Amino acid sequence: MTTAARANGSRDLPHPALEEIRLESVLHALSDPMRLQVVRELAADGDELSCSHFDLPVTKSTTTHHFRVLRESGVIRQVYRGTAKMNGLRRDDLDDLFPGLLDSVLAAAARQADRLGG
Amino acid sequence: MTTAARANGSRDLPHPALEEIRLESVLHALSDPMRLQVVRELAADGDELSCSHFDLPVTKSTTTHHFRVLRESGVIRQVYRGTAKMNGLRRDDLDDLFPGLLDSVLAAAARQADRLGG
DNA sequence: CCCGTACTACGATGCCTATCGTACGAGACG
DNA sequence: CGTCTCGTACGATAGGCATCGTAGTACGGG
Repeated sequence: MTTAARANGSRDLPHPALEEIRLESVLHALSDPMRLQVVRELAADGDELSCSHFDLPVTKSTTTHHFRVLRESGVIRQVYRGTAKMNGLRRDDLDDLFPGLLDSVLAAAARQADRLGG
Repeated sequence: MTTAARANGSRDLPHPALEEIRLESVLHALSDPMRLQVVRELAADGDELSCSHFDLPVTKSTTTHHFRVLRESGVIRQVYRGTAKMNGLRRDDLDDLFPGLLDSVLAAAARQADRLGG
């Protein structure tokens, strides 16, 4: 066990390795409005954000579920920091696997938000 | 009723208008392996292909279902031509709504197929 | 050590969906 | 007309999933 792992009480979270990330899973993860919103905010911020930072119109249970889907599909990276769980986009890995995909989706989401939201 | 509509026995199929196409629905449609495969073949061919051209490892009922999901999400255009039902990518509409998105997904799919398929 | 905050785990529920089989409709062709 | 092919419609089924509520765990601070 690494020092880092011991430092957060061994509460490491399972992430798919780079080679395990599947395009279909990524697209499915991004096809949910809640999750797409989360990803957009993460991309806009550029840094790590805690789960509680997001004010989604669902319960915390459901929020936990969505973050898990995003993590298990390889879209985000999650790590505990104290009681908080920090979330960051796996932009480097995604860009490596699927160049331009994330940016296209983000641009498409922004466009649609502009078009629909006013 | 137009002449064209009468010519094919009024078997016109409902398609979403450009403004009705939703990014989430498009991503969801593309997140299924069967449907992604269909879209890849359509993009590779560049022209219209009949449903029966595709040799999917599912029954015809299921194939019909997948084509309907693709059509109703706005990814493909379907039109009857005799007994055959021709399918074509709505590349113009998608590129207009979400520039670069389709190409990114297709490139990502090709990359993954290369990586996994050998 | 106790408490509050942050997040999880688990079970329930209702909806969506991928799949199939069978029966049917529409056009082409002899 | 009869028949063949192509694709649809409908019902069934099984699994997935978004959602909730409640109860519980982990960590930090007084």
